[in-house]
Amino acid sequence: MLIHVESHKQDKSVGRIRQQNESKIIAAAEIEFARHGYKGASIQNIAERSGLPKANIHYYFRSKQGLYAAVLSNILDLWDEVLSELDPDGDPAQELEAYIRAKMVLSRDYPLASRIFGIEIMSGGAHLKEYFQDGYVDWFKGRTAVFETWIAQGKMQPIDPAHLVFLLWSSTQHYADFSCQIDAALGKPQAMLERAEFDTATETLIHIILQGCGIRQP
Amino acid sequence: MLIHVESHKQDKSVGRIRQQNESKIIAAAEIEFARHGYKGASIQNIAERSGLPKANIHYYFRSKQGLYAAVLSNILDLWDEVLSELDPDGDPAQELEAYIRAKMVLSRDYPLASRIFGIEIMSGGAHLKEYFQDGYVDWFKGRTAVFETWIAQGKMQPIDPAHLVFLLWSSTQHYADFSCQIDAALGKPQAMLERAEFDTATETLIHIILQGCGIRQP
DNA sequence: GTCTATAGCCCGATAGAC
DNA sequence: GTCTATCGGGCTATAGAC
Repeated sequence: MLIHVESHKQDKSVGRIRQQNESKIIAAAEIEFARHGYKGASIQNIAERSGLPKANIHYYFRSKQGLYAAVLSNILDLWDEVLSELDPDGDPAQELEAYIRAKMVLSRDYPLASRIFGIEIMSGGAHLKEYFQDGYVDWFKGRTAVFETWIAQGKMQPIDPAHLVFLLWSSTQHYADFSCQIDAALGKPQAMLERAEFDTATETLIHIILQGCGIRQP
Repeated sequence: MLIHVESHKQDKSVGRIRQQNESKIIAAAEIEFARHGYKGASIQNIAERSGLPKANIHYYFRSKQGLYAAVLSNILDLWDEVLSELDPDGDPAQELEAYIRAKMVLSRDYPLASRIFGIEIMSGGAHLKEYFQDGYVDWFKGRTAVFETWIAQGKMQPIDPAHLVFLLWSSTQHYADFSCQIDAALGKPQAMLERAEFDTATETLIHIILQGCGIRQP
């Protein structure tokens, strides 16, 4: 409403700065929330990391909760955007392989998103209560329905669809969430897994899961 | 040294109380650390939950770090104790199946341990630096060696052993770590997964992984 | 819109009476 | 060994000058 009164010039300029600052804050917040969880993260550190004064964070996002909600919302949007649904009429082998590849790319390119979500769930998911409301059961049924179709058509063995979905999630997210343990186990000097290692992981998962479901023969 | 001067009666009594209180504190700390991570947990809440005054926690454990180290150490001891190594001379199918069952029982019976460790790793594992020192690479090589033996003997397909181990870890721990998401997806009213659901999950994982490695035929 | 200054609270840790 | 009382510091959030 108020914005309508202001000139276009001001709108653009102000909007641009706002968007830039909000992005800076969100980027800094993702690092802090991924490192310390919701309660452990501090607005002070987020402010220092973003290069903005502490009070500006309260100006752009009403509160710590508001900032965290924005970060979580970004993560859910990213996943909805990137992960397309499996096509019941498609070839199971191709569909599953493409899904595993897409999830592994997400783990490689957006590890912070995966970790923030993971820590939130492990901590009890108190901030995702709404997200996990009744609609979630139906959404999940949509995820498993594809496999029931394929099983009914004899395209794969009668694997429990829900637990297959959990396996797809857990095995792929592991490479984002537990990367510091993986690095330690493989003796990588620091931080991120090499691209080649990620590719090996992807191919290994595709092999075991597809063959394990009887979709590909040995 | 000082203890030797005191009477046996005092020793026993004091030792018993100390052990009881330490157990109470550790139990309360596990709940708080699993819910808020290291930085987010507060000694105050741990004290209230344990029914002891705040200062006693500093008396029994020197500091917050000391208490957290004790909790983490308990978790690592539990896993060393329960998870026996795979026998290279044993039957791969039986050995792998037994391992998956053992890890799923741990996820079911000690979900807090799994979550505390998981949150610590996801947060960067700063408090496990020593644990992940050079010895860890060798320990991990010991884990993967069994599979290399089996592959050389033609008992299983040439699966990358390291990524197979990661799959075993991720798929089983998921049921402890992400239980609140699993409950939401399956429409369980609250908290813990039913025993029957856990059994279904275990059998599904055994089926997919063993068949996926070419250890069991379809 | 931006930023300084500060209120009010909870934190980890300790001193010291019992 | 136990527990109260308290210190110093960092926290979220806001008031108000610019």
